[in-house]
Amino acid sequence: MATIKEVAKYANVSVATVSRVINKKGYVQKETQTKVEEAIKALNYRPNNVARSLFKKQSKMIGYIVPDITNPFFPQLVRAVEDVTVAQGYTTFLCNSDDNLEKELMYLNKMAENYIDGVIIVSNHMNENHLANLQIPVVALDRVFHESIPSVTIDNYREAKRAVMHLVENGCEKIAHISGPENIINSQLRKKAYQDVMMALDRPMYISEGHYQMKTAQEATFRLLHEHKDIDAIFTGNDVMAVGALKACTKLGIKVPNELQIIGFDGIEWTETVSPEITTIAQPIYEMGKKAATMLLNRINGNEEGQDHIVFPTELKMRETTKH
Amino acid sequence: MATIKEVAKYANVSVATVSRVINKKGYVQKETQTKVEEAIKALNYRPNNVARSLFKKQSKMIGYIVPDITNPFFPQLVRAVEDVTVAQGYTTFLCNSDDNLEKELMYLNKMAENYIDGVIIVSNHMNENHLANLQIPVVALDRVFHESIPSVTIDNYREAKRAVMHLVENGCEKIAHISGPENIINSQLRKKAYQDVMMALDRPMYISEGHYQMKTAQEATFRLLHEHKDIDAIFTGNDVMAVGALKACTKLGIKVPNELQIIGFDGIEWTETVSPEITTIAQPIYEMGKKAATMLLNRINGNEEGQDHIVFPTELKMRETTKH
DNA sequence: CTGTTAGCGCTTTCAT
DNA sequence: ATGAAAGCGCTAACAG
Repeated sequence: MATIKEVAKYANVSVATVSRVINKKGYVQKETQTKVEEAIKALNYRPNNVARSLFKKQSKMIGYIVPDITNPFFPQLVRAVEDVTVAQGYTTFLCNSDDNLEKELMYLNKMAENYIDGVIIVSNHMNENHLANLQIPVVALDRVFHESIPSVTIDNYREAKRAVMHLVENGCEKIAHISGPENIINSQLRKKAYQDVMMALDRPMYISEGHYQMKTAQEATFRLLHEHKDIDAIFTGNDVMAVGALKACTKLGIKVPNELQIIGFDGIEWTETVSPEITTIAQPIYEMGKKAATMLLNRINGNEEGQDHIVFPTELKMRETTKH
Repeated sequence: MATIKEVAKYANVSVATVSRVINKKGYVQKETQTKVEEAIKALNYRPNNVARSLFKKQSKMIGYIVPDITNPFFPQLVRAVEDVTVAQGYTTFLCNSDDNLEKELMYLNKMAENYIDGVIIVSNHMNENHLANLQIPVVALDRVFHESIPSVTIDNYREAKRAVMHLVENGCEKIAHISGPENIINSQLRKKAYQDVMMALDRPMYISEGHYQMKTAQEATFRLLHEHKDIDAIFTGNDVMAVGALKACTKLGIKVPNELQIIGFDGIEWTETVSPEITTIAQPIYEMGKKAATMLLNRINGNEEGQDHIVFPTELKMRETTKH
């Protein structure tokens, strides 16, 4: 790799001049510019971003921490973020936290050590204290950390209510819920929405924990249907579990949606790969990622309009596991 | 962020000494070491990796280029790579190329500019010439670029033959193939395997292009079954398309596997989310990622045992879309 | 318009 | 065992 010095020597100018032409900053005569450009080409020179970062204390890189890249919810988010940041000359850095606070903190440190310009975080454990020492702009995705940290979310409670109400309006009488992990706030909100609706309508509740996973949800469904054969609808805390519930029904020979209706939550692609396709509350995943990235870039560039807490609307995708 | 200088001043030693203790390199008295450690703690100091990279010309970061992170094949790979590299103190850098050579090259450049220590590439377009100027160690995943570039792959041709033979052994007579894109070598190999087996057995061929996508494969299946009602088996070029084929059958009311058998290729999770679960040729995705990462790390550390071309065996996962 | 120079934060000889 | 100093490649005053 050629350095700026070598280019300067080759073009018979100073390094400052070379710097000026590569950054298109400051005056430089047409003629010398051409000379420099030729030198750059001849030497196949590319500016070294490490040296640049060291000086500028910023790297043109943005980080991205997610709990589990194998969760089909995330790739789309990642994609969205990449699409907007790359367009502005940033490179993204993806990290997997295993939903583990220590790893999240470790990565945050690594990022700080590398002058990462900003970071988007999806985390179930982080709060504002963890971010306090950090100098880096952050935006929270999928969950609110604290008033002071901008976020992009949906209203889990309200939208979950909508899911349950869809079942109610479809005439379901015995509605069950497969819930997500206890320690994940969004999963709790969705559960609470179910409980509140059932309570208000004076309906019986049937809840079983499915850990946000397909297999576990399948087992939870078996248990539920074994104990209560008259259950005629299931609201699952996410789409992955809806797939599990559907599989359970298929295995038990229960006709969906005629004998039992299912509605999921999230809007991931899995809902469209299975038959029947799963009705779900779809988050505008791509849009949310885009918005988060835009807000982050705004904060990085000092525009304070990156301070908000954006709550996106969802869309009820009526598909084949519920009647219309 | 505190710097090494501040730590030195605080501890009343030189920066050299501080450097020695943070790197555990060179002699330093127990006593001074303690002093320095206390200073580090007091100032909450973390070494700046950018400065370090600039000097060492390496960053402890490794890059990862994939065509499309939303393809369910990749997250697992990413995970595997992360698992081994993080354990060795590396941070990984994920990039999405959109299966587009220009973007791949752009990222490669960015990586070089950041003193990335090595890169794992999954690409359908890259060849050794693109990598020639690059000083960075590379390992190719999923495809062989060139003899000189270490790779981790499977034998697409042989394993695809195995898939087709499974159908033949199951008594299928009219076997169709939904093929992947023309310009992807692996997809061509899988198609050729199908053709060669059919040729050898003197069977008729039914081929339709499914572009590696679910929707397209579904349509391809409709076309195929419309024209040839007696098709009793389909081998698809990947699992995503197997899901599409299965959906088509479900919609047409064709019983799988009784009236028609399906076998996919890859071993992604989707094959287990649908009902019936799809029989497939499973690549040891996680293992392949791990191996690639290990080879890369070896090359980075100058161990020449990172030079090989590893071909992994696959596993025929007999599930519910074929008879046993 | 162009060149000289200090310094970003760190590591590593080379002295002592 | 420790410190002084050069330098990694770049940018941005500051001179001229």
